[in-house]
Amino acid sequence: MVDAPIRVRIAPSPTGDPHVGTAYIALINYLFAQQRGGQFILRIEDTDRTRFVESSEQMIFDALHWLGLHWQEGPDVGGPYGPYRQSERTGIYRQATDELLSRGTAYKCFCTPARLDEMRRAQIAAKLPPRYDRHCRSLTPQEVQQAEAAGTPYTVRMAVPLEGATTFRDELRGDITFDHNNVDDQVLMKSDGFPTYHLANVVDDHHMKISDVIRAEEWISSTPKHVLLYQAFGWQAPRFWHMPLLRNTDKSKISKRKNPVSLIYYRQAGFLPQALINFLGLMGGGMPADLEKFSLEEMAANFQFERISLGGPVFDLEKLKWLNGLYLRALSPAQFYSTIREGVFGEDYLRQIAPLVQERIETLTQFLDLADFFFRDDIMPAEEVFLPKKKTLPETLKLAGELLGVLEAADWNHPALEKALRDLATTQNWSAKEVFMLVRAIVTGKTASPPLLESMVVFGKARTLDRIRRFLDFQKKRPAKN
RNA sequence: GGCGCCAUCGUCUAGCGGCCCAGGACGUCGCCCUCUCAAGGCGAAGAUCGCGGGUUCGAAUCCCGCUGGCGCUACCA
Repeated sequence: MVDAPIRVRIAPSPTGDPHVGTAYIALINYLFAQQRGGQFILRIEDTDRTRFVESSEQMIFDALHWLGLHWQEGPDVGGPYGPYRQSERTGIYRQATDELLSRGTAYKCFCTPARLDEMRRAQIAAKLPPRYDRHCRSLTPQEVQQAEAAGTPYTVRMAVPLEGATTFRDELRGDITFDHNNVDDQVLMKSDGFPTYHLANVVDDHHMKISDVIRAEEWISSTPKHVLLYQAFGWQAPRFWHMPLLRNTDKSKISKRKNPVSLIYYRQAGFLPQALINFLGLMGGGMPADLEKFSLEEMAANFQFERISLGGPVFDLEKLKWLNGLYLRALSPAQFYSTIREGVFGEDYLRQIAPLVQERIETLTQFLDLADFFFRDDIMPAEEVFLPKKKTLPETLKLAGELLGVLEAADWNHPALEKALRDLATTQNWSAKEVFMLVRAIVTGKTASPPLLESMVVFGKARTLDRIRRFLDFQKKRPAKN
């Protein structure tokens, strides 16, 4: 293992927009591979078909490439250890599961979701840690056969040793120990035949010869399960490096509720990839303290893993903006022009906006009077604009809060958006008209605009959500009048 | 609740036993430059190094306890 070639990987799930946390971990993995002459691999972890989003995978590829992070092996470029999409590897997991089953380090569990639910509730009520009670672990072979013959759906769980403890080394923190009492009999294979993260991850990392697992801190508590799995298979475990989690201003794990986390947002909002990647490089230390502005190449040359600081860094937009300004000013006039031309006034973008205003203007220069909100950053409606006549301010802000979740969950096209907004109106007892007007105010800053839904589709989900978030934020901080 | 991780200015961080009554950057404020605004230059405010005990001639730095924050606690990753 010591002299095994360096191979690292990033393993995002295609469940929505590419996440800034994914970019952060990708960056660290990329730097690691660069510095040690290793391979950087991209693997798509699409085993959760309930959260799967079709368009997500391509967006992940695009966003990472936009940032300049390129991989040597992956679903799009191939490689010797493919396929690199977990949904195409189910046979491998099936085989791995059978092996565990035959070794007795895993067992079939026929418990219904209802029973598990009830069990958990009882445990919580009794102030016990919610954990699987290992009911099916003691099933006799005949009982298992019977249940199977009856066609009872089952999951496969890992048989965690009843005693002892597992210690593993985190390369950034040292040894970490978990008592087996505190390790749950994790589900490895779901009843739909797809593996859970834990199984797929360990199996793939082994088969893909991953030498170092560099991932976010949230995985520390499941690492003992992974180590136990490597042992159950008789495999050598990789090294583990757990990076600190990016945080919201309130120190909680960075979330779309409180921050723009979509890489699509940063691109559309006019951030340069060099600035974002530079900023990410500032998070959690790693670079010499006297360097503030640096390129990806400079990071590869100077980043030191021993310098990483473990406190979760707050993702502070203010500093990102400052950095972005630095990069913008460093552009030559020609570069700046083409950057603006493509980034703000992109051909495709203008082409979509034009028809929305065409029938509403009398001279060409009125174009911006109507379409300004597509290009501006500082849209913030006044109370006279966003507050419906028959609603109070608190009622309105509450609805705006709901808006965030509703639109987050919606598919970004006209019919889906219309339905989402109308449904929201119904459930909240608002008129559709009032809801549409509120959204119009937040998105466009005005009471009169090009058609709202079409505009939102063109404007994009990431920026629309950001506008709502900023609106909410602004209203919350605004001193209450009266 | 249980388990685990973490803890230096509002934020990102430097510091790895004496050079620190803690340095840099963002943000904030002031001054200069200037037709304006930025940018740029200069300067200021801002951290009893979470708290309490040790160890040591000496601790932000090592140890212990506490507190706090965060994460995990799903047939999500």
